[in-house]
Amino acid sequence: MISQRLATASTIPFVLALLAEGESYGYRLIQRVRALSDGELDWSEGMLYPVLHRLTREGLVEARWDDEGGGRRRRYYRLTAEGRAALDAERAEWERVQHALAALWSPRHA
Amino acid sequence: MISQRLATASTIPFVLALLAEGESYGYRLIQRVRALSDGELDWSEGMLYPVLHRLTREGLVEARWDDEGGGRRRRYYRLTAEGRAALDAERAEWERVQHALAALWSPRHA
DNA sequence: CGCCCATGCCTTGGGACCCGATGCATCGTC
DNA sequence: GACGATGCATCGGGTCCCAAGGCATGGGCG
Repeated sequence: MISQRLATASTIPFVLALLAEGESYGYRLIQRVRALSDGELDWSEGMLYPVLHRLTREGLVEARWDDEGGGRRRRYYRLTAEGRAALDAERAEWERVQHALAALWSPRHA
Repeated sequence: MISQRLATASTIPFVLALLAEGESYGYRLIQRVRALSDGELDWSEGMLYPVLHRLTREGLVEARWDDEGGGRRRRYYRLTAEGRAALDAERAEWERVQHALAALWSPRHA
């Protein structure tokens, strides 16, 4: 299982990257990330839903209800243009940190 | 500047990896990580010192005072065997997350 | 000699945020 | 008709970080 700290930090990039593939909804995102990580990441609902609400409030995603005949309601989310830009920024940050860590992990200095 | 969330998550691996190069002390670690990241990571003392204390309490690092003639005291830290193992575990986790993120960032599915 | 900055460690108050539990509702299965 | 899966949401407790401040020494500068 991935440590709490790292799981938390990676939540936003995962959510943004998953939504970049097309709109989705909370419960599905939880399953997708669990499958993607071979079970190493197991998001709780109490963590994810507030995150989705915050992203909506910040304008990075847009939400719509799918009532579809009165059955189980789903709330679909999709990236906004701003969200796409945030995803690119997140990716750049991750790559910078990863680069710095990789340099330490493979020491090469005199 | 690296986002707060990512900076927080990367603190432990950075500290462990820096100490794997040899013993060091708080103030120096702050400077080292700032240089390593081209200023993108700028640790505060109020963040780092509690982290070092926690790592000590958990047995991942050991601390010794360097009083050296009554001048400015320094508290040197160095990795324990347990800390070395924790570093390897951290690295494995980061690589797993990075791998999963990379797969999303470069979509390749049908 | 007096001042300030850099070095060096530490603690505290406030606030952000996550987790586990819980609630509510529908649908399929046994 | 009971239970689990699906699906959304909120709440209380706890963890942990940040900004700020405190304390102490040594060196540069006028």
